[in-house]
Amino acid sequence: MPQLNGGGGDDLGANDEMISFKDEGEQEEKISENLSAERDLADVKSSLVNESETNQNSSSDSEAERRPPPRSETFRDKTRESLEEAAKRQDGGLFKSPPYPGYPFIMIPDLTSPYLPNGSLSPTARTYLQMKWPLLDVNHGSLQSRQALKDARSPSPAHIVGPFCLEFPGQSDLSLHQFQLSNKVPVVQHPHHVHPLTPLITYSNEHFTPGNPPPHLQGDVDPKTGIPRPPQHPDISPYYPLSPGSVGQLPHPLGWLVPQQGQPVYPITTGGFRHPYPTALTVNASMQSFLSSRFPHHMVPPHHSLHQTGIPHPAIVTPNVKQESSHSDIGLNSSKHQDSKKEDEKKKQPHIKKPLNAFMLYMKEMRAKVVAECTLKESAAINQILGRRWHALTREEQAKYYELARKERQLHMQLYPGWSARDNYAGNQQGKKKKRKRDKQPGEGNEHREYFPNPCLSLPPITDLSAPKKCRARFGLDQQNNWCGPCRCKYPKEVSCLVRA
DNA sequence: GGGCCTTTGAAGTGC
DNA sequence: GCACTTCAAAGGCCC
Repeated sequence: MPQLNGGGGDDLGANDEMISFKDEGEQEEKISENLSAERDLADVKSSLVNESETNQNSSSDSEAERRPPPRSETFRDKTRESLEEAAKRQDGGLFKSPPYPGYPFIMIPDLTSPYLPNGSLSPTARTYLQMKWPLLDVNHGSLQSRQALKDARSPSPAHIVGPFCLEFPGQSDLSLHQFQLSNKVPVVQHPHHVHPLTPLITYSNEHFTPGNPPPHLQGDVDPKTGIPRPPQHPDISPYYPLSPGSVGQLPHPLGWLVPQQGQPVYPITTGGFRHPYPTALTVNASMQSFLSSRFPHHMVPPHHSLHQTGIPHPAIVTPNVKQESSHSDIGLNSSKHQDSKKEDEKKKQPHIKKPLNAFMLYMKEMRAKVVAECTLKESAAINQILGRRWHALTREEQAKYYELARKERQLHMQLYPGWSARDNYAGNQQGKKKKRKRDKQPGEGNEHREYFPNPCLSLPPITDLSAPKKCRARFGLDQQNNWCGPCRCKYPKEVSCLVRA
């Protein structure tokens, strides 16, 4: 990972397993030890983000809050100071948002069991949660919530992580903020709708706006269409932004542990589940045992990794559509009939996607925000912005995503013990074309980073013609004047490139 | 319809 | 062990 801190970034990336959240004090000590280096890193990082972006982001409180503390008298830092002040003013001092608003989820050191046999939170988990969330009423959320959980008419998601309730003073109607391990699930939930002690964890900040009432309190309106949503089935959580037609739009892998409330959670491809799932998809013994011991039987997903509703883990993409073509191919080509059963079964295996890495999780979370801020739609450009913002994150902020990614990988490993990233390689997948190898040239890759200090709007023209980049994706054909020379030359229509080249 | 683009990180591959 | 490759997500664009 091309971190700019001279090795620190690699620590986060490759050695994220080393990150320990069991003792935050210790971590903070390390942080303070590395403060100077951190500042340098932040300085270098911030150099990647230009002032105009900072200015633009002044409209975004969360973005401002996420910035590392100011350390110099630069214009940018002054801007950040004012942004932070503005942010403080906005919350009125009553609500102190999480250190990283984009990460309002709770990370449990031991995912498998934050509880003691008696049902209370383990000291470790309690301490951890208390440290992580000073306002978190851990005790309140332990036994009581578990008891309440039994009384809840409809089980709620994220039981896996245990019941946690956050109480935010001064927000009576939002007294219970529940978090869910899904980045598309509203976080703020009304206690009248879901049991107040129902645990929900999320790593999305899109719905976590402490100062605003939850969307459903403003009327159940589809944020995209603006059209009021039809009332959902009482057994289905109204907080899942799902209409019956949008089944399967909640992608978080842990969400499969949500057997009832969020029934239509994961992508159900056309064709349903015609094919049996491979053994690799079975929940291993420990996981099954854990689930069985933690949750009522009906909530524990069956061994084939589909819970009762038949909703698979989001990492599973049943290759039904592709299989159809494969099958037709088989029908057309009798030679394929001679393939061994093994290969046939291989084809039938659903596509288990790789667990998302830290940056992917960050992208998923922040994409919408960037799209809204920058009014961009093209993912290539958005990803560039997100890449820069990722680098602008503090080490601590990044660490949160690394930790989440680690949890994802852990869960993925437990869900699919036999799975390997190799399985998804094009060479191992029949009928899937191997991606064309990108002929990356030396020096190609981040060249434009220096030339596009503003990741959102009014991107300056390329000044370095030696940077061979794909500008088409960024600017489009109608803005070829912003293309770099080499990119222009790839499109001979643009005569000027010949001159410039 | 499918590949490309773009980003970072994890994991696999080859030497 | 290192360098390189592939794949995760996303959606517009292009052939």
